[in-house]
Amino acid sequence: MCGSSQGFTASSQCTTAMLTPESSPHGTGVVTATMTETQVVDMTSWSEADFEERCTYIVKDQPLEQDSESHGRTRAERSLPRNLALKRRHNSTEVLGVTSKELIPKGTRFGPLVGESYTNEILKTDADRKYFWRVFLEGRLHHILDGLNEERSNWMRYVNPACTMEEQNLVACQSGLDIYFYTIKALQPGQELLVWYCPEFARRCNYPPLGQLAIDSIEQNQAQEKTTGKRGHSVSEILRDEPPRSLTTCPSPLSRTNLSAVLPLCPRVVYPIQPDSESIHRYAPLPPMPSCSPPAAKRPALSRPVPSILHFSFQHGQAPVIAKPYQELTVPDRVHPALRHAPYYLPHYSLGLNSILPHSNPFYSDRLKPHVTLSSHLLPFDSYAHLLHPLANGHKDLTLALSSTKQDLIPSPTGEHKDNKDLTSSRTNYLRITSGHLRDFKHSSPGSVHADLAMPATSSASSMVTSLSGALPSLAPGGCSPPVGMAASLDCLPSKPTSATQSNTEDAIDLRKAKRGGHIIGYKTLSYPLTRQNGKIRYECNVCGKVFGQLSNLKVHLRVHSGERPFRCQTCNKNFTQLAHLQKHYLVHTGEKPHECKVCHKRFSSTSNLKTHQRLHSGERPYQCKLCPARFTQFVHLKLHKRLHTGERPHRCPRCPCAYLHYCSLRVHLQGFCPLSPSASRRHTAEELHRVNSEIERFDMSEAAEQLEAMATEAEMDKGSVFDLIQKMETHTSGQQDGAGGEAELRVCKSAKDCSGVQLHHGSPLPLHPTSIKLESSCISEP
DNA sequence: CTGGGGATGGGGCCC
DNA sequence: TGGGCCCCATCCCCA
Repeated sequence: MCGSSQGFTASSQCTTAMLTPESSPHGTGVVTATMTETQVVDMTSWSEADFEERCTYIVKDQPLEQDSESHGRTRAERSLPRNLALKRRHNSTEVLGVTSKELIPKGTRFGPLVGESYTNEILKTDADRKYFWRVFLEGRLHHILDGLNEERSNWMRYVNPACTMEEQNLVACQSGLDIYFYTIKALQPGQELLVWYCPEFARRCNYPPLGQLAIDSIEQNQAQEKTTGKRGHSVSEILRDEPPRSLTTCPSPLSRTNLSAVLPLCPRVVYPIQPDSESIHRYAPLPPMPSCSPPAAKRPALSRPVPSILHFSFQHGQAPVIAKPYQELTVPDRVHPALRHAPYYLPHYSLGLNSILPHSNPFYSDRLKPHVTLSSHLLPFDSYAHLLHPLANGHKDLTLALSSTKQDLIPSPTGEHKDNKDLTSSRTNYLRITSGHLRDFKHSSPGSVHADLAMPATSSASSMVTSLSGALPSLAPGGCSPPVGMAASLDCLPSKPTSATQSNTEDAIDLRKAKRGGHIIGYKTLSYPLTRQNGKIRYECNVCGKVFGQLSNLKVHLRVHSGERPFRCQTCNKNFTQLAHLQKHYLVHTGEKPHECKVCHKRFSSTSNLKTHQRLHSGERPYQCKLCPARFTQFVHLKLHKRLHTGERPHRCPRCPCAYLHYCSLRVHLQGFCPLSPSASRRHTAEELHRVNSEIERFDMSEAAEQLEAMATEAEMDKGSVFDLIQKMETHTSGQQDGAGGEAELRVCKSAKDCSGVQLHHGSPLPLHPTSIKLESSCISEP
């Protein structure tokens, strides 16, 4: 969406996402996008926090290399992650958009957005606002992040806006002071990245729902065309008191003034018309500000008028609109209809501030107002035109150039790149750069700094480290936004740049991010669901649902399901899932017993056995029978002991001879599993009932039943929970046959949050609470 | 039947 | 990320 050629139109109904900058002390713009798509997981309702918490793939920018090794590419181009490619105009270096080189999973985060940071004090009157992103802090505009300058921004500026909800695959979210793009769909190889704001982001900007905007825009335009034959609105109309109907639908009432707030800062809306270059780069007569004006864009395409391929009939009294003849065919399908006619997505016209200033924003109301021009606000949209153009003209052989490290990727006509594995050098450069940035931007975004720290020494293709916004404290105001008197230069670079530069861009596609101790971890191409809990990433086994705190644990665990036993004993050919197990096993052959009892000096091969043994000396007998004073040092002994207590099942089934120690077991039995119940016999075969009842009995004997009963007592276990239990049992028992030693069991989890109370656990013993004393509720005879 | 020990599996945590 | 270490739990065997 930040693509140089595209912009978001406030009315484009694209995705529901809208761009709203959240303020970040240092001028990093954060864009949040809402997802409109619903795949397996509906992310449309996700908040920015949800994205931050739940999206776990992280793709960082490619580390920036030395200027001498930039191969003529702009900083923005060089920052492109290697799993992305730039779509260029045929026979031109002009960037039209960003595409994916490979499959990029849903929930991947790109960013943060890098750009120059402006405060209202230093904003030029006629600044090109094509790539403006507003960053808010506590509901107020904090600064503007400008991606106009390709040498001061990153690749995200090239991302085009989505024009329909269907095509949207990215949402822009503000996280902390940064703007990130999250994939809400899996990106297929070659697919273009198309972004839009998330609703939350939009709300901050007082944007109406994007979809609503677009719909209204369409309707309005259609109606208008019917009545007046005129398409779109004139600028004057827009500036007048009556805001376009689409804008009036904004959740929060949009006055004519805040109408301007909506339009101008929608980055990269389809805007074919370029503003008068002469009218820009004029500083607003604001209080003396450090000149942080971005250097002239390297690519003239950014500022030069771009032939419009869109049909925009804008009228403006100031800057002449260079609207090209309407060419129906030139309008890509991906351009949302709303954008084709929406008058709001005007090119950069110099407008009175009144029309475009986000008056709702205190920052604008007083300072920017007199200097802001609509054109600049809308500039982002103009950039879209150049992207559309080639497409419209059927240029299919777009050159894809990948940003890369210095030696890494060299733009080639074929779009291929020389894959240079040596990222170390680039990394070094990156670090050097970042260190400089760190010096200059002590207040740069935490994420950036974080990224530096977390960056792995080597950037293997499959791993990368990313910074997580929020990991570090918020920057002090002005961190990136040059404080007054601060020279405008690199110092003005927002933290984003550092992030981009420092971030180790790799093939992020399958990479998974992980966080450890607040630091970001690398991520891999694993297709396991990731969640976050208390800020920590949890890796969930997609087979059994077990959750792990570390990816390595999950990977080891997966061997349980795959049956993989990569560690083989060369002596007896026994295979093990873990090397440590093999090593322990090998002691069997060597006879080594490294663990010695300090009391009797008896030696053991394992610590656990030693510990068990030591209970003999300490007298500790943690496993206590609930029905008698018997205590045991080992749980297995207690289990055997249970058998001695027969006839201790107070909860008897009125229909059949089944009896249980726990009431909850009886209830489970009675609700569908009593062999003498007509309903049960209709629903289950005798074999199934026998198996299930065996499991119920087994469960009844376990501590799990004890715990469940305790839970039921506390929470008055209702029928629903019992049904859940039954359901689980039914599902579980019907879904898998008990293998050898693989009896399904009812497992009670400590936390209902963890496993919803009770679940069948297949193949492993009941998870007993690590209580020092384990009480045996009762004993039953073995079935 | 109880009690002790061996061997193994699995997971957490740290580096 | 993977190795190493530790811990817990279980099954089995045997006295």
